[in-house]
Amino acid sequence: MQQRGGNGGRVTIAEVAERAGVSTATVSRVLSGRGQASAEMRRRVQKAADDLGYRVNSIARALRNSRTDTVGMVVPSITNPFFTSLVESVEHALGREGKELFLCDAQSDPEVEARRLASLVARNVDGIIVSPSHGTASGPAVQETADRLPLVQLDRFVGGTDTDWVGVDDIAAMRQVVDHLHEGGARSAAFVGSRLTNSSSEQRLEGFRRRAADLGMAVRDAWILLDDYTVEWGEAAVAELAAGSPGGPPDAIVCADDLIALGVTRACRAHGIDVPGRVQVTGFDNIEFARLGEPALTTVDQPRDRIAAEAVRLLAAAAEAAAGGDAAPGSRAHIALVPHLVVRDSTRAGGPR
Amino acid sequence: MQQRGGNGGRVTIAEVAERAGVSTATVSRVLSGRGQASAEMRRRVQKAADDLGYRVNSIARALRNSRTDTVGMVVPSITNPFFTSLVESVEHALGREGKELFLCDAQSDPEVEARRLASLVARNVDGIIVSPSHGTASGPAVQETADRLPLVQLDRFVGGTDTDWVGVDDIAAMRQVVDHLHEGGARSAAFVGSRLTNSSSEQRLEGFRRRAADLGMAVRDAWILLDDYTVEWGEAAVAELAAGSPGGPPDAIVCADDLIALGVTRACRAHGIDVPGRVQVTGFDNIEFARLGEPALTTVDQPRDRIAAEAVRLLAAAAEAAAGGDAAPGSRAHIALVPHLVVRDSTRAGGPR
DNA sequence: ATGAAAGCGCTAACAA
DNA sequence: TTGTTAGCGCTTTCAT
Repeated sequence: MQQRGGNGGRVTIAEVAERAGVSTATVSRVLSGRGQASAEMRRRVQKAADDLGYRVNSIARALRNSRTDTVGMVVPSITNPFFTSLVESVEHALGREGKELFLCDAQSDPEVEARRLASLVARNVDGIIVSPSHGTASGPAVQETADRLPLVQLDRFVGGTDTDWVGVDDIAAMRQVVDHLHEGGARSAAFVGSRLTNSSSEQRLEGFRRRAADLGMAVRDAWILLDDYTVEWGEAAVAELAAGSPGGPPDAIVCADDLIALGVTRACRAHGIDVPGRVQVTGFDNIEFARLGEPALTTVDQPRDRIAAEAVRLLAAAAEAAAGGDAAPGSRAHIALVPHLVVRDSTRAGGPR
Repeated sequence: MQQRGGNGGRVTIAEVAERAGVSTATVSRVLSGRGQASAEMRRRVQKAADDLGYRVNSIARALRNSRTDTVGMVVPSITNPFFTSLVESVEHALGREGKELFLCDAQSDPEVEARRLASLVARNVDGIIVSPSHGTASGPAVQETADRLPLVQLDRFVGGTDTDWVGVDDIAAMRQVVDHLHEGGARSAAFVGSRLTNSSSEQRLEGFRRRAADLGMAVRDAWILLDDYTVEWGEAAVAELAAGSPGGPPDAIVCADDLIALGVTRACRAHGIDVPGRVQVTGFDNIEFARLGEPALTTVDQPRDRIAAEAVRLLAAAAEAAAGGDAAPGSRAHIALVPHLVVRDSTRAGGPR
């Protein structure tokens, strides 16, 4: 119908103004609900806008306001169920503030990640939530972005950066895991994780080692297996473990995430290793599929909603500080929430039977 | 450092121009790579930009160009692995065109979906890819959006709309499924799907019914169970099936997606029903977890990359047509790709044994 | 209460 | 080749 400019025929505020016989200023005031306007004006403007099918052009609005009401989020992989559920939580938390989410997938590649971050900056998002792909390589891009915009790191934390962070206390979590396994009778244990390229992995291994040592559990070097956060790696690790353990496998296999644990339990089944009878297995994250494993996985539940809420809160605070003209970066917050253990069937709850 | 306006201290093209001692037009030409500029100019401008840490403000650029190089995508649920992998495919296809993806989750709710679509329009995305949440309720919002922007429906199709569509031929897919089960010895079958609120569900049931009838397989009304695309529903359905089948369960259970099938196989295990010995089970989509079922699922593999590529192609074509000033909507394309069966362990390949 | 007008940062005619 | 300038659609002083 309305054909104008290179605009694809979109109705502008000027057209609404003309039809209503008022100025563009009045239309803006009425439609954005700011400022005063008589009831009569409101009615007329509203009608004209409805008749024309007017929709605000948020690009123009963003340029004028230098605010987009949009938060960018970058995750290592959108196909990892843990991150998708985290995204969901963040989206809900943002929705409560009337903000929207611009989601980017970094494909677990720091270079792609850097491009995504740059693009989010160019788009003037109000803030950025990022779960860095790599424990060191992600550093420069993350820091550079944080220098320009409010930014909070989620779940994982990159070395060499100075930004807000929200995640779980991996050390405390692993302590619960190892204690539980020990109660279930485990006196030796293996750890299957990802290469130490991100903080989660490092911290979880560290927490595992520390508590296992405390309890005097046997942990051989050959039982620390690091590669990838994938089901395939979990499966392969069991083969390595079986091959590399002359005296038989350890009593327990602690996995750095649920995908790995799912692979581990699957391979155990294939190798005829009874879980939890012969070997106890634990995961981490409590993704939806964790309960679907055979047996259902004992794992660590991450308080996603809480993590998301805290992140959004920090972002809002940072935005406010920036708007207040605080050139100096305020102090940073590192918020570690303590997750809880979800006991299912892949461990021997309540001691040996 | 640079503090200016309400801009958060971002460097503008004017500042770069000043530092380089040239006009803003020259800076624009150099940095966007369009138009001519001497080597000397390019050097000077580039240096000034680098020194200042200039980054283009894509909001301003978008307002000027009325193009954002961004495509919006709306999926029913970001936690459904099928959609996330579809998103990944779309992102890759878009990346090849230098475009980015703005992803929205409709939470399987047509109202949320309508809001997302409106927001994408407001943001001036160049086009929209949507997998509608509901077979009828999604109609008005989708059509209204399609009237304003290039839009293609993916996977699912809403009744009462006139837009491009790319997906799979569900009828042909189901034919393959039923044939395979029949070869495996099945003479009766149940169907577990979602309430008939979307085209996939409808089509798949229709395809199932038709082929089962062709082959003379028994299909009782009590064996058509419709609720949700969830694992939980798959589990519940088995209980209903067991309770409601005096003469014993059917020889096969055809599921409308892999999540349901995963629930079904799990419940069968719990009920001591051997799969595929007593009952054969099939899924649909071939999500990553399909092979992790116990037994691994026979399912229908959707050609995601192909679907994504076609969608992006259609969008580009529509954008071009729109730019060419074609006010009249061109003819619509409905592209149905034929998926192929992936045979794993939940069915009896090659006839009864 | 309403309107006129400036300007957010960028690009593309058009001039020089 | 380079510069001047208008203007994308919106919001917001500042007058009236």
